[in-house]
Amino acid sequence: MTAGARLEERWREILSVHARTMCEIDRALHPYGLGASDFEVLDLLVTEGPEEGAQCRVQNMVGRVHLSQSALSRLIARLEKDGLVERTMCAEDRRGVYVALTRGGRHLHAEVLPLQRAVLARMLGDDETAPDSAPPSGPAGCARRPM
Amino acid sequence: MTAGARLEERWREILSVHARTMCEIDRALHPYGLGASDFEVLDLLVTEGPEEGAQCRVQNMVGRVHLSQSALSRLIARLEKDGLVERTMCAEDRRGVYVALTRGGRHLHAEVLPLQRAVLARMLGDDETAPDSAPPSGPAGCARRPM
DNA sequence: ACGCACTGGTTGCACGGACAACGAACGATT
DNA sequence: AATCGTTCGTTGTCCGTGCAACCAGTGCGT
Repeated sequence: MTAGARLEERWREILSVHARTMCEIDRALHPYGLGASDFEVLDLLVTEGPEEGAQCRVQNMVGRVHLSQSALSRLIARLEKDGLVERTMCAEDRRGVYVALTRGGRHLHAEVLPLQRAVLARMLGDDETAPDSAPPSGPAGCARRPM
Repeated sequence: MTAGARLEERWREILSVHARTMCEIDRALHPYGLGASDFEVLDLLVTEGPEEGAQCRVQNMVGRVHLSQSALSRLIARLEKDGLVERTMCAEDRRGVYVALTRGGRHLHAEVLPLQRAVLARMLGDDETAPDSAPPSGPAGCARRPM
């Protein structure tokens, strides 16, 4: 048994879990007009910026989400358009941008958080119960279950 | 400590590993004109279809890669354009399509396989060595290291 | 004070992927 | 044999993402 084969196997597993879970999150959040990345950003803002003055600068967020700077920029623009966050320019560094949740954003996050957690629990919640019951329904990815 | 928080943590970890590894594979294979998905398909064809008559039908592949049917169709078209695979229609079921590696495709796969394995070993090769040395350089994702 | 290298964020562009709609072919039913 | 429902694969279309290029702004050196 090659060491490479074991790695390959682990990699396939990661790929599988990632695809399935990601897709389920997307599906669960879609009715709210959110994607997985959107939630990731919202969640970051909630957990990171409860302090008043400590508004997140885009710069700080880039390292914490799995998105390029440009993608994050557009995503924030989208969220702002939907009234979930607000962009304010910061005085100390006038090329920086502060991003803060609006009341609506915070509310929506609170609303969908349980759903995301439920998906997480369902998809990677230690499937000691039934190793091949629901989640591992085939090694497949996302596209299997039509929306 | 919430159970949800533990799940969240696991999820972040998966997200992180996935993004980093995926990106590295892309980077490693890019010089050969391949992406991670392309390799996944090539690899599937190599490991799945060494038998002569047992050519893969697209249908069978869909479940094994993390791609939608349409994406797979286009991807195969791309690979065919590059001369790595060949599409032949099968006689028993005339709406089915057989996909087979060409000699060049097999060769290219053999050529890049070590690279992919190396990335895997580097990224998720049990980082017992240094938990926060290279891979976990920040919780960041892919976009951190410009191409 | 002036330039200079650099950082922070946005935009142009192209690409890959998902969903939906489509045409072709199969299988069953009548 | 003709029809209906279903499956297989491709194609139209939209959207999110990454890279590269771009301005605005900062801090340093001289």
